[in-house]
Amino acid sequence: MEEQTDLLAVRRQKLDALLAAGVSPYGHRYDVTGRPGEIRATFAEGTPVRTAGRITAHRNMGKSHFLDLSDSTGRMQIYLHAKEVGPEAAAIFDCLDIGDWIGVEGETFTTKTGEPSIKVRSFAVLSKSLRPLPDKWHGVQDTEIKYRQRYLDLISNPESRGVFLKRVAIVREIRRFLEERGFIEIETPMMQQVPGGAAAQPFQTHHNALGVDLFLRIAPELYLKRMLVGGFGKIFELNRNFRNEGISRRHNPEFTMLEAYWAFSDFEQMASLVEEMVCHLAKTVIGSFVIEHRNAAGEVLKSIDLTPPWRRERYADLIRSVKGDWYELSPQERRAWCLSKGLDISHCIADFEVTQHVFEKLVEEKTINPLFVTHCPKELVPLAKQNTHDDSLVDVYELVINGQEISPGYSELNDPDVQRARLEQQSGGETQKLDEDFLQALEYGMPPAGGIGIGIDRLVMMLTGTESIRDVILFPHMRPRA
RNA sequence: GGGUUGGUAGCUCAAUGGUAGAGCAGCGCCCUUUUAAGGCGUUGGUUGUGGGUUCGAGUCCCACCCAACCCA
Repeated sequence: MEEQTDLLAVRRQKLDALLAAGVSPYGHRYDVTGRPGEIRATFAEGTPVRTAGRITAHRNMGKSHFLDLSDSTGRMQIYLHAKEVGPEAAAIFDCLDIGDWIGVEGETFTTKTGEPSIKVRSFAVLSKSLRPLPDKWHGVQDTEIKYRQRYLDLISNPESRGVFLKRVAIVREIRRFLEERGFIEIETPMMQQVPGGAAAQPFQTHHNALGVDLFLRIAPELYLKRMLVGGFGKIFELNRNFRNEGISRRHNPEFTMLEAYWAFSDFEQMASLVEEMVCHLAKTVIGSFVIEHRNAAGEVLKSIDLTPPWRRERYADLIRSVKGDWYELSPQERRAWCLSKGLDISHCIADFEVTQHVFEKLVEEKTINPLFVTHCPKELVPLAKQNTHDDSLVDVYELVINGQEISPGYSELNDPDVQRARLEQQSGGETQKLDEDFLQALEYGMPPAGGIGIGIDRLVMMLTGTESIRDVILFPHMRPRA
């Protein structure tokens, strides 16, 4: 072969050489007895096998070659020798590169270094790769490449692959957990005429045939409550929401949310359900109640202990644990105390916002192990049901883990008149439309119910020890490349 | 939106204002059980983009683009 140094041109030359030899560089169906990681996991000496994978390593010993075939299941070493495959096949082999997909047929054996391997008798070129892969040892480190070209991250970084496989398992186990308890999964509109159920900026789109503007949903809540009205008493939806807001370490414009509703239940029973569910996930997917978050050097930064039972504390008690006489202080004294502690409360207008800021900075951000915060002031959660004993409080919990809100739970408001008043108050007299269809549904009667929401991305972050939402979303949104 | 840090070979990273380098990958040669295989040799660069300062800029200055982190 003519000496050629351009990486892409070299591969093009090999492609042409394959074609000249009458070999299709882009193959067809190749039946296998197992995928690389499966064959390695169920390895049995002296078995005929067929498998296929991407060449991710090549150790050339002269006439014998060791290659790693890899895919999402893992890797399997193959051993290839001219004596075994014949001279014609050996010539074709010379046209292969790291990155190519091949299928192999042969027999399993163990090398003298103890590596489970396949002695190749024949192989097929399944797809010629025309671009070089990232560094075999360091993988992809550049965050921009990791996120924009996730496939390269998945090929070369096993730990990244592991996070996404865990995400798959978490979602599957959530569905299994809820279905075993009689909840059914339903699908409600993602395009809504009135985006409700949360306070957030929606994405807008347009339906041409109807000539109406539509919004991508910011929450499925109001449709799920219509289902409660319709008599579906144990339901959940696990799917995407869209919020037209900033992008950060914890925010992606589209994110996955679980909402579940349980007729005749309340927030306390929902808290127990969530506790049981997250413990189930930790046990089955992670294999431990203790989750360790490590830095790049592998040092344990913090560990989260999910061992039940989880703490349940009233909001006011948590505030008192920070400042015992907080509720005896005047608003001016509270502000002065915050300033003395270095808290920036310039954006807090109402007094309850000052208290909430204290909660966020001095309770929530410092809470690593699970904590259900209950009996929150009603100003914080205007759409929840008021407590029967104290109408300044609402019957909700906020689950805090790893310094963040992971899940809110409600005793859902089912009084249509109160709901209307709250929504009107929330819209602040603006021209924002109320979801009249939803309010009408409530007038037909919605059973009392408990409801929960769980941000799946943040849950996966917590369970996998990752610190950025981009590490648990396969294709996070990025600014267009220049 | 503000601040900090970064962008150099396909990848991972070096380089006091003074000749742009290494490892891996690639290419050539040797090697019949290697595994970050090894040995010898070798190719590869518009240093994110555009200006400026300077005898001389990857390095200093300005603007812009992209990213990460912190703040709002």
